[in-house]
Amino acid sequence: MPELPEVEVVRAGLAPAVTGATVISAEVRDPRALKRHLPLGADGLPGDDGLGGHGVRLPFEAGVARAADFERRVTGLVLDAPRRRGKFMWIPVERGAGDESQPGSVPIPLVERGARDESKPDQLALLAHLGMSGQMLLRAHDAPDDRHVRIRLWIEHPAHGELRLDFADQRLFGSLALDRLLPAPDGIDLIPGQALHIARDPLDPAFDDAGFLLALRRRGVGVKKLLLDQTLVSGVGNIYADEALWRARIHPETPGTAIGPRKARELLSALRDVFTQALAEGGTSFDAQYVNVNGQAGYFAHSLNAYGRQGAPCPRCGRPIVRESFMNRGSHFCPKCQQLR
DNA sequence: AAGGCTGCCTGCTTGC
DNA sequence: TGCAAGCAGGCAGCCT
Repeated sequence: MPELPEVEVVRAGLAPAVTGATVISAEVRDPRALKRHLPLGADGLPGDDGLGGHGVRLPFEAGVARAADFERRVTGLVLDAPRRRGKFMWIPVERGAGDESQPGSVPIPLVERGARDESKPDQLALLAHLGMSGQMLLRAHDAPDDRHVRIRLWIEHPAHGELRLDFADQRLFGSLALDRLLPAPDGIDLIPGQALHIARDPLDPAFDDAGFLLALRRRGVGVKKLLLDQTLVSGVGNIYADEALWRARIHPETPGTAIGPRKARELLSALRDVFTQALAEGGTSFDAQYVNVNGQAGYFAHSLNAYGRQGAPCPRCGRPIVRESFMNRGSHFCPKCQQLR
């Protein structure tokens, strides 16, 4: 399942092929992959149709409207270099020449609602979240179909020619969207509105170590839960949370308040190590769920010490790794090395 | 306010 | 063999 290393591998893989490319046409095969896409309202401003958000089934008519809106507004856009925050990835876009001449096109809104500089056009981005099983696949324009392709973009790159950018997603927890870029809370850069609440990741040079350690040690809930909280630190999912906790020898249910400053720093360092190593090995693939933009698996699954290894010996002490149900998911840890005190 | 719970979804695995 | 239930889990919105 895509966490920081996997999303970063995909982002880096997309960069050379999409940067500078123009979207020739778009084809939404399943509007459920547009969960995060908010179509333009009757006033011509991006609004909320009040339908089909997270955890809500998208009504048929709303799906048709969203698909049409997305296809129309994405066509003609010129793609910039892909970026990432946590598990969110986006491609800033610009309107291509001649876009306005499209028959029947409604102008893309140029201003943000409220107190913004109304003379300055809004910057938009093609936002992607891979969810559990999302994939961004770069294919030759005439390549055979992959399974579960939900949205297809035909793009034309000045150097690489015509390509297909296919968003495939078996379980539909992921989605694409056209979103607006807004100043991040710390003012350092522009990020999509839907990712404004996402913290920086531990590999981000601007990550606030002190702030994170303070927040971690102030909260009474279990430390694994805190690691999974994307507003504290981003990019961590179930796999890397278990792996970082194993490396730092911390029981997943240890309250944040029970972690000393040294142990907390050790955990952050473990998180960075596991992310860095996984990134170098191309991410974690168990089955066909996670692949890079060429459909290839990563190798980090072979380097896992705790996740998915219940019953197998702990690489440190030899005691069998246990798996406990926690927050509707599995928690894997060594009962000897990671004791709850 | 912080924390807990729910639903979104498909395909594979397990159980009867 | 066939069907049903269970499981995998990120995220946002709701509730307490």
